[in-house]
Amino acid sequence: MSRRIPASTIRRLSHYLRSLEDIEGEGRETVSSEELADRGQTTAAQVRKDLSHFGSFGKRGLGYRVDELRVRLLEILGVDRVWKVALIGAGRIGSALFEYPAFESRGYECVAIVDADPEKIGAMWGALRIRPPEEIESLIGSLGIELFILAVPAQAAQQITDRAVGAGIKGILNFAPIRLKVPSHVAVEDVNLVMQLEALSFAITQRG
Amino acid sequence: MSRRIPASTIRRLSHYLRSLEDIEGEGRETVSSEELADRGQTTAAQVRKDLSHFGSFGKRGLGYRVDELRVRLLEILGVDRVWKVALIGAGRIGSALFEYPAFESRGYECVAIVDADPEKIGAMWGALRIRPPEEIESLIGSLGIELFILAVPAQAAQQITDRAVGAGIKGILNFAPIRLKVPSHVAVEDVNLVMQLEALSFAITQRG
DNA sequence: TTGTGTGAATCCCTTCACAGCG
DNA sequence: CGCTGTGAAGGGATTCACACAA
Repeated sequence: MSRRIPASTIRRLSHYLRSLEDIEGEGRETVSSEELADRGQTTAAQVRKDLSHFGSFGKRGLGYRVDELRVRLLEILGVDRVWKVALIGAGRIGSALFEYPAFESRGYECVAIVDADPEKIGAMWGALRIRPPEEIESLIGSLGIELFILAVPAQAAQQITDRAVGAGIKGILNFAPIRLKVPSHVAVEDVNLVMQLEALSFAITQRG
Repeated sequence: MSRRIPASTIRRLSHYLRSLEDIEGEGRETVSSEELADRGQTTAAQVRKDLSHFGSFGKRGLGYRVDELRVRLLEILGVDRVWKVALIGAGRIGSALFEYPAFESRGYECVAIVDADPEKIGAMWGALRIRPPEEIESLIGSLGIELFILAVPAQAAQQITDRAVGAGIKGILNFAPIRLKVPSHVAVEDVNLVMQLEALSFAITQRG
């Protein structure tokens, strides 16, 4: 249970979890580090090392029990429970995310939608009414919101973040193309599609 | 122009480019590695090391000329020209991406939209008509498409990828939650929002 | 004097190799 | 015998520190 787990390890743990779900769907009961590695574009030693940071779940000579390891990974990643999420920004990105089925399948539940556009405030998305930004603090407090999905223009992002942090938000999935300033106890993940496109054009350009 | 540039360096180069655009907007003419570092959550030594892989653009005692370095970064990242992009999948994600202004600002031009849904085929999005999947090869050939934005269900993704690769596609921005199999000369970037949410819940869970 | 460019040192992640348990 | 768990080795990225150019 040591601290300081690198981000690359966490990404791999997510992969292992998805692989385990596939394997379980195939009716298998055990799996080796080697098979997990094959499905995740890594090595057997890496799988064992990754898991060893959190305990020893395998049986020597046998491998890992699929259901057992899956449950442990859910716990480790913190997705063995429901996370209350607010969607900030009811534009096109927000709309796409709102209906993204993968979120709910991992226990991320959208309980509030906020937008600054007077024409959108009050409209219903499914069972949720779009709220104005002034209500951010009260929504976080009354609904127990821990995560923000921030899909607003760059110039509004920091201000909203400051208010969310003040109201006790714990993590932000940030779609705005700026680096949010937050205290160290708040987690931020940036989604930056332009950067990923640039990684593609770089890779293609470099090899001629 | 050495080979083997790590992905982390490329991400930082993208940051530097955005910072330079901001700085240029402020009317500044030169910038130091230290200021670039402050804006990008890294260190001055890292900035200099990153840039040194591609040449020496700075002046000792003075710093970097903003416009000069910006142009060099555009070249390095391969965004000093227009990239023809096809959007595969006209669902919610596709719709959000289609209107995402940041793409065009970096020279990524969507020249084709493809969807398998008979109800969508033939519909117009802006000036583009939605095409059926059968036309993938001919669209790539006739329009000079180099990049795919792949926003289709997981079970369709590999098959479409195989056909695109056969028709000469060079890079894929993949939203499907599977690991695409492609030959080594094709670049793939995965967008995986569930994984990023899991990184958030992990970070929050681990610090109690 | 200032701030780059870069070898050297350091740090951290990955891989190796094998002891040891089932 | 098979496969995990792990200390040790290896490799690659970051940081340091300073020579040197403007």
